[in-house]
Amino acid sequence: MGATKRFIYNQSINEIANIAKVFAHPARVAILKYISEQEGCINNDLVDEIGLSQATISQHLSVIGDAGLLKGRFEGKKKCYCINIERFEEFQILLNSFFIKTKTNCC
Amino acid sequence: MGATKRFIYNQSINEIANIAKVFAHPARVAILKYISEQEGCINNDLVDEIGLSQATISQHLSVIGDAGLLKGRFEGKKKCYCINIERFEEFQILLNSFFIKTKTNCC
DNA sequence: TCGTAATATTGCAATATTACGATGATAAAA
DNA sequence: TTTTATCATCGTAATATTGCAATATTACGA
Repeated sequence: MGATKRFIYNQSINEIANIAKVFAHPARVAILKYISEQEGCINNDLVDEIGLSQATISQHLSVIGDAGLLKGRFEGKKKCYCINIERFEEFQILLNSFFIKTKTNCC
Repeated sequence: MGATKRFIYNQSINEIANIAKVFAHPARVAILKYISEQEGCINNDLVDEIGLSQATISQHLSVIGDAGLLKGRFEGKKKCYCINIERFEEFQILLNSFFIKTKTNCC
């Protein structure tokens, strides 16, 4: 009890939910917004900008990264993040098709 | 500690996160999909269809409903749900603009 | 090699979410 | 009136998420 029963849903439904989950925390939305506005980006900027601890920002970054939305490369000791546009667009399209399909079928 | 610090983000960021949260559970995605495919809908159909308990389905329905995505009316003892298309489209547009804005600013 | 800055990881406490049984309310059917 | 069906709510257990301090790791410059 308590855990999401992923196995009872089909793959495309789980996919939508997983995508949505990335955007379901304001810190992650703020991080994506901020990264998109910069030329690359470093963690410490985000700490100052957003106001969460470095550990917490790093954690959120890894959630975004695990979803495939980040390209990160080290420039010296700083890490420059960049949004993986291909993946980001994939998310956009998948979500949007869900909306369109749902609307079309609707009463 | 532990709770999301909503107050440190601006309104539009929280709005995106709140919208995403509705779709961030596969049961809610499945419910929306199913409702959209029916002429109205009742809870027990969803219980059979999805395979969660009636209480759990009802809980998810209220999350979707609190977000403003449902129009529900009773027909006798059955409750007929319908998606609130206006609100649903609003969500679609808000999410999509977030994607577009983020992409545009991106490196 | 040492010191330091940037980032990642770990461990833990606080809080939120998910799921379900039990209970209650309501309305049709018997 | 009693029964049955539908749905919401409450209480609670299991699990997940969030956030941070402490600690590691990594990479650079002196």
